[in-house]
Amino acid sequence: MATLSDVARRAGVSPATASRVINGSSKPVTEELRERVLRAVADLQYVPNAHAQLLARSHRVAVGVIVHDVSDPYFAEITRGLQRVATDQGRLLTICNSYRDPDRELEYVELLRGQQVAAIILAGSGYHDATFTSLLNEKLAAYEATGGRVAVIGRHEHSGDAVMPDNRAGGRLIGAELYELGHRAIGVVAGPAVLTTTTDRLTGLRESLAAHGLSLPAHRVRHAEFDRDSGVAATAALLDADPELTAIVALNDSMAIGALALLRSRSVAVPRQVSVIGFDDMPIARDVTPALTTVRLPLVDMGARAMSLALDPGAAVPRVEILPAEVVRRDSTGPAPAPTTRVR
Amino acid sequence: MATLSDVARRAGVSPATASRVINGSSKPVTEELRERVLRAVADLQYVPNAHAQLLARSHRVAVGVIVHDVSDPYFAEITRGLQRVATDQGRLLTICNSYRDPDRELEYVELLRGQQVAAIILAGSGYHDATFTSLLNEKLAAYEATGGRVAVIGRHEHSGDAVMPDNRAGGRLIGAELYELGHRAIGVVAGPAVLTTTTDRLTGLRESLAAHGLSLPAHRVRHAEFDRDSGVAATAALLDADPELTAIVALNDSMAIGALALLRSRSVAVPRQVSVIGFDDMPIARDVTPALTTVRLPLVDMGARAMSLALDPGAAVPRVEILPAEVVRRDSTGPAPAPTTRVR
DNA sequence: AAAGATCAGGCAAGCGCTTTCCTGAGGAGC
DNA sequence: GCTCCTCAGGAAAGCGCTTGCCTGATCTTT
Repeated sequence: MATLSDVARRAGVSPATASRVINGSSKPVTEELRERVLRAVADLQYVPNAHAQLLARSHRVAVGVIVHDVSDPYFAEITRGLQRVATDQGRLLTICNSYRDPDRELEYVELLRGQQVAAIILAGSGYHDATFTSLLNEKLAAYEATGGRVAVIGRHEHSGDAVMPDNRAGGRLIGAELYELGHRAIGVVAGPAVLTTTTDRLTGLRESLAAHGLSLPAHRVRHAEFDRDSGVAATAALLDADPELTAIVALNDSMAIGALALLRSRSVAVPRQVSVIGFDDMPIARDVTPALTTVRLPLVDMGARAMSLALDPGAAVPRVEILPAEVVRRDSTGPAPAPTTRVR
Repeated sequence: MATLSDVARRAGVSPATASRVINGSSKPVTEELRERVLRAVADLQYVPNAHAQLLARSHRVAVGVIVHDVSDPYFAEITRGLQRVATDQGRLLTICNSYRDPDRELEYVELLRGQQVAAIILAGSGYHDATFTSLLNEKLAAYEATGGRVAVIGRHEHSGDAVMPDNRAGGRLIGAELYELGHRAIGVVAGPAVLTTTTDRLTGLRESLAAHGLSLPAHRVRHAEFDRDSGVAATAALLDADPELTAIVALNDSMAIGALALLRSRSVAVPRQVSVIGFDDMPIARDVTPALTTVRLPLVDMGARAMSLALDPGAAVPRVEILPAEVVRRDSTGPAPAPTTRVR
């Protein structure tokens, strides 16, 4: 690999001069030398060693983000927002997939710290796990102590800049919506109980049902992974245990799509017999049949804001931006059926 | 940020010794010193500077991949395969989104070179663009000359290790399938004409139609971006110009989903009036309605193999693995309608 | 008991680059 | 014609780490 000194030698100048023309330093260099250096760079196909540069300037430029899984549309959208702002500001984004493994999350914080990133963004859900949380906070604190910036998306115990989708309000919207449509027997296909995202959404839902005197018994809530196939299984279990249900709430769209698939396979008409409502409004939601009613979260915007917070020199007090959720009505929800038309 | 010397000083040893215990060097260190160092590491929350390490050892460990867009399910799947093998081998994966911009692709090659990656994987489609191609090859050659490994997915002019989905055979399968079903008036919703993926699939389709004496006139092929909304627009244009069509071939699933959406909005029954067939078999294909008939490509496997090739010390001759395509029959295709039931 | 072997630990060079500070040459001013 | 200033270019230190080589101490051998 050609080095700076190779370039300098070939151009007949010192490495200092070569460095200056290559990086467009403010220090003036004669046109002639400049050209000789540029020619040498081209001849040698020289590319600066990024690590050496990073070491020499002590000025961190990259930013790291830890997500559960970028190929999950939820995170794909958030990442798009992060990426946009990062690129605008000439920052490199390193993406780490934790695959919902808390240990891996911790490892990645260290890794990013070692990479000398300027900021770390935590985009996944928080965990209900005190040991993990305190370990994470310790590591983040150590990072922040050395001037690193941290921003989180969603509820984490970390006290600092944060972007918070209003999951709880979203849950409430779902409850209100279904109540209005006359649903009284509601089943919930929930994500892992250990995630704050799950519990927040569930809490909101419970609140609004309670406001109407309805309760949500534990057997009508099934926890599973936040993916399509788990949605299928959980919906099946729910329906088998409780054929009276007239509405299924899935706590994310992937699971809702699973619910739709299961209902179709059992020839249950949606929304005539059972209504289905999702959460997140990922792009595909409008293309399934029936098109999915869901709660929209401004995912791209959440990413963009988190990155802005992370790159903005920290304010004295933590900044918390709460982003609203809203119902998007499509075709998978309808009035609760009259008793005679109920499933079975 | 705490440095190695800080740790060494606190432990009362030389940096050399500290380095040795931290990295588990083969050189023996007394138990007592080892413990002192480890304690200092913990006290200081020391994390080695990855860039300094990389500079000191000259041993590259990261791998870079350039894709069009990870949030596109096609690349998400491929990336999953890449990631799996990379992780198994203890490699870090840097993902770069070119967003189908050739210039950005070139930049990323340089960037990855500067990052000292051990290998570069090109996962996007090739371009029909001689200038770009030769520029790219030049850059890749320069990289390979310094010991870097390169593997490509799909057809590129690069002569080296490659994983090739059999796009052309896939195109032929589509032609055969539709012909069997009696379709004679076929429209194609194609991707950008500049991508080899598009032209290969189209070539295969043309071949099999030609084998049955059918031709595919230019006005029945609409080129657009490889995404859902472009699929909507292209399908609309196709149908407006040619209401006789009984089948729509979309050259990827995103566009096929767009086609389905448009047909639904026009109340055209699929597959009774018009059949739709896609390409790629992304996960969502089975969940749209009607479930999408498509050509399956082993995406995850393609990624895994490409990474294996890239990490395997190069063979003397380029290795090319061709992965087969296969038709997945679902509900969006059916027999061509009798003339009377045709659209309009 | 003396000489050689063995071994833990430290010294220092060097990875490729940036940047401060210095030098020497040319130009301006008297 | 001499001094002083200006300015382009180079020398060298240093970013944080690894590792080959050397040293001094302890152990083995006859």
